[in-house]
Amino acid sequence: MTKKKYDIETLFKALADRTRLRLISLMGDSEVCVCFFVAILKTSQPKISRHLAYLRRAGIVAARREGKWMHYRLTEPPDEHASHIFQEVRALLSEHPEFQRDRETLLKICCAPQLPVQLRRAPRPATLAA
Amino acid sequence: MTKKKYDIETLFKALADRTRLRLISLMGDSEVCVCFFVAILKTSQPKISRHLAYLRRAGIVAARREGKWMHYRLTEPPDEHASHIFQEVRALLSEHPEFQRDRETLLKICCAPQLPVQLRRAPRPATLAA
DNA sequence: GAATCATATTCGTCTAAGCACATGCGACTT
DNA sequence: AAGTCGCATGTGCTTAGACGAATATGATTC
Repeated sequence: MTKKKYDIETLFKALADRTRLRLISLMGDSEVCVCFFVAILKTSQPKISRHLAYLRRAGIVAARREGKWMHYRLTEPPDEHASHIFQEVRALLSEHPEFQRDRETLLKICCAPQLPVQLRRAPRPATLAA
Repeated sequence: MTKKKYDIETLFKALADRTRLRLISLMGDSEVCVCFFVAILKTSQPKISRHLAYLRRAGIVAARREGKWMHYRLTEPPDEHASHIFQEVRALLSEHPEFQRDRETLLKICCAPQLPVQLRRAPRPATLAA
């Protein structure tokens, strides 16, 4: 069901930032906890948080709370055309070397026998943890 | 041949503006003269000109001079992934109602027996004129 | 209930970029 | 060569948004 007014422009604005593209790429496979973003992108937590908020306002991510932790995942934008483009973008990010590296880092971190000190008790990404 | 550094980010920045999306949509089929953009989008000539310059810097349009007139056309961005996305965007714009209207206006104007006063001697878009 | 942890938000600053208005430039016309 | 036409660019103003640093919030733990 295509919802109310959603401008493709909104989607492209959301995609027009490298940090946000990296976040999107990391969420490709699964729901990811904020603390992983911070660890992998090696940037400040407020910065990550703001960009996630931006993506949420743009209607392409959703959040779920689990105790102190917040998990973010990709969602379909509420417009048929935007949704199609977004699918393409996700596919391309997954092939793009620059973003692949982040995903490999994510895999390496959360599939390791034990998480690094920072992330002692952090909940691992959903699909990857299984 | 994929050229030097081209960031997908650059492409998305170029797409993150409604006026630019409308311009891209109008160039979908053919090379279009600046004066048509001005007539169809009903906005100031400097504004159009600036957005075209932006698109040129982003590597997705090229210009050709013909006497006093400038013709703009879409080009493939110099990156494989960006190019693919751009194709998708073009396809979607061509289906999107908001942008279809502009294209219909373009058709109506330049296929009419004679051009409006403003555009007396303007060269009609390439493919459409044939 | 106080401390702590994970995340969100506020504040101040800086830069990119949008716009309207005016002007500049190159090419044609006469 | 002077004027005009089509387009580009400079100026000044305004706003969105990116950032770091500090602080607030909400949930857990002790």
